[in-house]
Amino acid sequence: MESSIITLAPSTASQVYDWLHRRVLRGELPPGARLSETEIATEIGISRQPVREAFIRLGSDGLAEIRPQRGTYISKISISAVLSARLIREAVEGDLARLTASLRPPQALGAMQAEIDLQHAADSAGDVNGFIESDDRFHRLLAVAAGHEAVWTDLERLKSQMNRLRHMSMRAFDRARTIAQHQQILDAIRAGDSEAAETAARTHLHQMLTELPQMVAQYPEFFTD
Amino acid sequence: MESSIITLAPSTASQVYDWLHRRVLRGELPPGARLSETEIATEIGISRQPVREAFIRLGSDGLAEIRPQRGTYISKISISAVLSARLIREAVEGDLARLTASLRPPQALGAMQAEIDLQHAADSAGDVNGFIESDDRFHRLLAVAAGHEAVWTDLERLKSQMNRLRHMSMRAFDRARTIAQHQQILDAIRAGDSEAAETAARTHLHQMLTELPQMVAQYPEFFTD
DNA sequence: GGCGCTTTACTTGTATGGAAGTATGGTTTA
DNA sequence: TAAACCATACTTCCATACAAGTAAAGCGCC
Repeated sequence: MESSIITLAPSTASQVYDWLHRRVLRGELPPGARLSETEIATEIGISRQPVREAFIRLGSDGLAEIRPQRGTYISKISISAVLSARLIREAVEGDLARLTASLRPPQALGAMQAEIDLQHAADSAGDVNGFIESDDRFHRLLAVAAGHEAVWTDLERLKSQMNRLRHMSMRAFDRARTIAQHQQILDAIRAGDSEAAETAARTHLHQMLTELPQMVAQYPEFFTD
Repeated sequence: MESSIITLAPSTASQVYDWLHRRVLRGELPPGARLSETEIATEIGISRQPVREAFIRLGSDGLAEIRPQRGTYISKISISAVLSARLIREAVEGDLARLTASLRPPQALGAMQAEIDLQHAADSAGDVNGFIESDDRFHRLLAVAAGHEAVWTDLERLKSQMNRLRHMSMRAFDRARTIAQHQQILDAIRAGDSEAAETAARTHLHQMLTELPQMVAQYPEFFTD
């Protein structure tokens, strides 16, 4: 709110946290992987304390599990947590789509269309990371368009569990279907059809996890519950 | 999942965190209050390190704000965050009520009625803390009854912002209204009326914040946004 | 009187040493 | 052979010292 002018150098602990957080969400650190304070500390040439504090923050996010005197491990993907995230996002984003269809703010809708165009490009280029990042922005814009940008802050926490999964399962077919569904949502909103917008949003979020059973079967050691 | 048999003594840092967390939610540590690592550490006779780690976890919860080299403060209540929490809970618990009305699991519904009875008792006794705790359990039971207990884990984070507010504003009138609305929700579920159950749940959650403007006017220094 | 520098007393951030607990592999013992 | 014991090498946890930055009070100067 106030100090957006000056940018102070982020602390060592924050940098380590950001680094680990990004690697976990991208699947570079797979579920079950072991982390070591001393190992990471010596690797990047700092003391154990900042690394330890980064672990604590990862633990609060539910992305790491600290077992006292035993070790720290990347959390496995909780199936029930993923399903809960889906249920919550279906309910909330369904409401947001309905709201947006009755408001139809021109600027936000244009930004959403721009993201869909970006998704076409990222899909053709095979840029999975870029695609998922644009996907995130699209859903965030839905909250903005509904006049509840702050809602996205809370949904983002839920997305992290789902994103780990999507980095594993995102294939060409899914990307094409995702883009088509995004367009469906936006078209319904543009038409001012609240009912259709809610249904499209709910359908989209529900089908996002159709591959979950296959992923569990293929990589059982990455999941729990 | 596995080690529920043996209970290991919680670490010093966890105990400090639990203590602070509880005090913040109850309003004993008001928004804007200043925290000091050294002060708390010497007060309870430990070193700064565990206290510091408790601060970090409070920061992840959004309940404290750590300003580097300046100090740590209890977060003010973000109005937009509270409104977001309400929107999310309306959408999600509306769906949960609808689901429960179609399932009608007898055991869970009995437990919900028992909580309502407890709320009557706590109300008569003027036990505000006990009332709010029973209120929490009632809403948690709604998730359990719908077969999605894990959803409550996520909703609990959102509740913390709202609970700080409720500890400030909870008066006799609100408690009576709350109990009546809980009963409405449960009755609609028992009747198997999904539509009425969803409406009752949404109405209840929406009206939970009717006193927000008054609270902001009365204690402006506790709020932000 | 009022502006500006300096000192001083704070704050959190990082490094390091040791304490306590855990797991593993080798050794001893029956 | 097999089971119990023990040494050892880990892990996270806590305490302590110091570093780096902030803020405010005090003092000198104009």
